[in-house]
Amino acid sequence: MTGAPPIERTAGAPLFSNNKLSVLRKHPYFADLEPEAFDQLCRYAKHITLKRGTTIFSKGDPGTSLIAVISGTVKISISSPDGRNAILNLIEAGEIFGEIALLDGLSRTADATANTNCELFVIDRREFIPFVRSQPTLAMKFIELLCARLRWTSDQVEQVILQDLPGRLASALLRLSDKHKPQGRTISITQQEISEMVGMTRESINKQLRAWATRGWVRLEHGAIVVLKPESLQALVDAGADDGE
Amino acid sequence: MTGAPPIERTAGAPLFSNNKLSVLRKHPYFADLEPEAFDQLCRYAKHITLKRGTTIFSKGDPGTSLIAVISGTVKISISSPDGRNAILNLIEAGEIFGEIALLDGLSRTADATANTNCELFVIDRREFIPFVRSQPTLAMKFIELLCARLRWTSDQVEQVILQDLPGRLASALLRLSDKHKPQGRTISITQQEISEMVGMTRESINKQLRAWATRGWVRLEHGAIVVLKPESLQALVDAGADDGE
DNA sequence: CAAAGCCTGTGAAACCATTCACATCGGCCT
DNA sequence: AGGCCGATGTGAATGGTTTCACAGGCTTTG
Repeated sequence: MTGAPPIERTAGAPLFSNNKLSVLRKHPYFADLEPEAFDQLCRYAKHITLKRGTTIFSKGDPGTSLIAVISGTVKISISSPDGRNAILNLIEAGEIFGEIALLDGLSRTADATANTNCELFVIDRREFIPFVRSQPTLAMKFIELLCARLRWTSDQVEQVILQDLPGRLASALLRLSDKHKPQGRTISITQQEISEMVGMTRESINKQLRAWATRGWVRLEHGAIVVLKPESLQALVDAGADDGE
Repeated sequence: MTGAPPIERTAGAPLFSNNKLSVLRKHPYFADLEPEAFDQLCRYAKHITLKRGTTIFSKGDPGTSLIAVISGTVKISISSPDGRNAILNLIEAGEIFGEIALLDGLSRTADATANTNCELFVIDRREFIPFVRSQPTLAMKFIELLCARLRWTSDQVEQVILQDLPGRLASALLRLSDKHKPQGRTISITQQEISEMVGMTRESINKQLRAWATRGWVRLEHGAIVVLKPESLQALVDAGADDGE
């Protein structure tokens, strides 16, 4: 091993247009990476486009690649034998996913499907691992990424185990509206999807949302929710079990 | 595993007795680390002993250290404002914890308390980070560790969201008995503790365990549970919601 | 060795989320 | 426009968990 990866893609071949790369470049994980390292990273990538609903990988698959989202969103979910399924995360443009199986070489821990039409970069494990080894900065980046994921996931466990329905729903809404901050406080998501993120039925979610809507905390639109009083929701989360009545 | 690992302690400062170090040395995370690297790692460590019930750190603390358990077990948990609390993990001798806050420099994500009397090594962040940067092998080890943690935590989310009480309890028992494999299939844990790991009340847990006991799947002892038919429990988990009746 | 204190074992009632069964409302496609 | 389909809005019945209230058991400790 050791030494620079012997991939000679060099000469000419600008694989992707710069504006597409820039989406990734802007992301915190890559922003302060040296230009050559980033450049080399891109050489390992394949560019693909998918239609909404396409399966990217399934839980248990060998999983030998890291995937970056250029446009669209990807749904990370799991499902139980009896048909119930749960959404663990929604990956947006500029983010990456699939890093666990890439890094430890084991099987995928969840399903990934295109939640909208989307463009992806796919980076293969074979050439990638030696590259990470040779780039301490990149390795540290991945350590940070994994820590962030761990915090996100721990948070989820915490919410699910010790909050009741209103609490869980409130914190899900807050996390989502944080992510979409640039678009104002409008969250584009169906109630069905939220219910799967929170682990409760659509009906229950609907009733709770409706209760908050009459109280003026949120406004409900088609396939979207507008958070009007994040403070109230936050207070509810902090207070523990209590529906804020 | 009889013979003591031949640790070459190059002249000067033998910080800790070899038999204590060997507990760590045997653990997968350190087993194939170069002797000098491991040695240097130990120089950063402080050795402390704690009595059962002592708080090691609390959620939200600055968190600038990595901790290795030499003997005893440490409980990683969180609690909600209304008094409920949940056990996320039990760390045993030879394992390490607190790596998230160490690696990303942010606050602790949970509480840690001594679940029994225990001995710990504490490694400080200040000297540690540059060391990790300079040791690609160690960095890769941490990446593996983080991936393993992520898998563990994702599993927990999965169980909690899409399994019912019997399913959750069954998979908790299986995970625990896996960990304690050397001790046979006896799990030393109170029903109160399991209930907090699984996120349900002690009473419900007790009733389910008792039902399985009459069926011969487990045997209940004082402060311990013996898994007699792991296959049956596993089948129940795989089958999804269903109490195995 | 006796009291105190944590663990275990159980039953009845209260509660909350699910399930099921519809009705309505928007978009989107032809 | 007409029609379909996915998303939303509700109500009643069902069922699983929690709560509450105790009773033994085993261990530890003064």
